[in-house]
Amino acid sequence: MQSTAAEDYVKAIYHHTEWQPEPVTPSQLAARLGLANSTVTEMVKKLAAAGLVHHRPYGAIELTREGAALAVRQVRRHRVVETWLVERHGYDWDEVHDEAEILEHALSDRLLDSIAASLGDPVRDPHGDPIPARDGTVTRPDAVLLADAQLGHEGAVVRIADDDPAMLRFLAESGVALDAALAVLGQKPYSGSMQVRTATGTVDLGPDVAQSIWLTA
Amino acid sequence: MQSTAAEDYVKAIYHHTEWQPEPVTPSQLAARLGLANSTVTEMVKKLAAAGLVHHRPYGAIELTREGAALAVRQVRRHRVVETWLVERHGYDWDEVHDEAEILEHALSDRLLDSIAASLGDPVRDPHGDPIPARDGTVTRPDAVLLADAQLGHEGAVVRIADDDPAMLRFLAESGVALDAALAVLGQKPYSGSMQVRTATGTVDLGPDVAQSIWLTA
DNA sequence: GATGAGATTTCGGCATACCGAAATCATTGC
DNA sequence: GCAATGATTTCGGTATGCCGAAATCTCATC
Ligand SMILES: [Mn+2]
Ligand SMILES: [Mn+2]
Ligand SMILES: [Mn+2]
Ligand SMILES: [Mn+2]
Repeated sequence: MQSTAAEDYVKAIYHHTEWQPEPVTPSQLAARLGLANSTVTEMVKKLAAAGLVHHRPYGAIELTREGAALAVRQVRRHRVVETWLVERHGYDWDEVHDEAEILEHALSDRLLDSIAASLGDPVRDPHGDPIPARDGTVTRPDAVLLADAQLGHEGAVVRIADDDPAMLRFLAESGVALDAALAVLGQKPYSGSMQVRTATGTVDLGPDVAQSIWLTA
Repeated sequence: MQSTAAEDYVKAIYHHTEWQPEPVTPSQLAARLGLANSTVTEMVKKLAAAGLVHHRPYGAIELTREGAALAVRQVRRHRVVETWLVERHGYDWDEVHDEAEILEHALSDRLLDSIAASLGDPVRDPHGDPIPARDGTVTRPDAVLLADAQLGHEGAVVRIADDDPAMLRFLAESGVALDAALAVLGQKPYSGSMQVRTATGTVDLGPDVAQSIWLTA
């Protein structure tokens, strides 16, 4: 069991617990992978048989040690490719995901490591996500979710969730980029939206966006 | 019909007529692709239904205009990738084939063209095979097969068939590389092997090898 | 402790791409 | 002309990964 499908499943499972640790359900996986629930149930059964996940029927889905290792390897590949596309081929940060999603399955370890080395073995991708090292080590920066930040909090952007290309384009235009300095000016109580100061002005960010940006503590 | 399987089939069909024009049979395709004859028959039927090949039962297999265009595109991708691996990632010319065979299906046109541009839009791959241009134009150099060369013929190596990695390694060690100057010293009548002078000495090359090397006229 | 809503799983089915064995065809030698 | 040979095709079958509909389970609520 080492198919591209298996690689994508363990990556999706890993993704779910990367920034906030909660167990994944089949329907969440199905939504993320764009598949029917029944498909996920069946595949999870196969992954369990292959020793990549723990799963009792109706229970949570969790990676085994082996599954986590495969996921980390795959996350490394994905993020190295994204970084390479931006750094060397002029892609914008909202354009890299789909290409990386395919390429991550097609590169040998040798080639991937050569690409990573040519980039100076980067430790984070264009969205601020940590790139696992060759040996599987992951160093996650301390970060505060913008939605949870205190009023008056000032910090640099450490990470932006890369799920929504349109949001990434909007943020780039609004002066919110990796390492940009932000300050939390205010929260509108019942709207859930936040007023934020950037280098160039102030923006109102809705709750979805506030759930997608992490700042230094 | 645009699967990686279809891409490999049209490429294999194209390959057969690239350096000497003879029609392909299902068994030859099966041998080259490492598949059963029956598999090839079935797939050729599907390719014909998709308009990529002409084929009457028991007849020859030929690419349609559309099939040839797909094949040329695929050949370009394969050879650009091979060149990139050698030029930028330290692969030897006998190591690139398998990696390119997979990668050729996973790169977008945008990325492939960016890679080609970063290499200066090369016109030949590490084995001397012509790299089709973005628009499908192919420029094949004039060349004489070593096996057909006159006694006393002198020329530079223009192309070496890349099918056999072991042979490529042997040739590299024998001083036969792209652009190396060779002279045909003699032919041993009934053995079919040829005596050839390289920059560093003389070598005896068997009939298989003599069928794999092309020289300037 | 029963009930019902919502999630999960099971089940029958489909598409692609492969295989080996059996049937069929084309051609060559007689 | 006819048979035998070797290539080609047909046929039944497999593996993977997907789907929708139906059955089943869990858990919160009463
Ligand atoms: Mn993927
Ligand atoms: Mn990313
Ligand atoms: Mn291929
Ligand atoms: Mn080549």
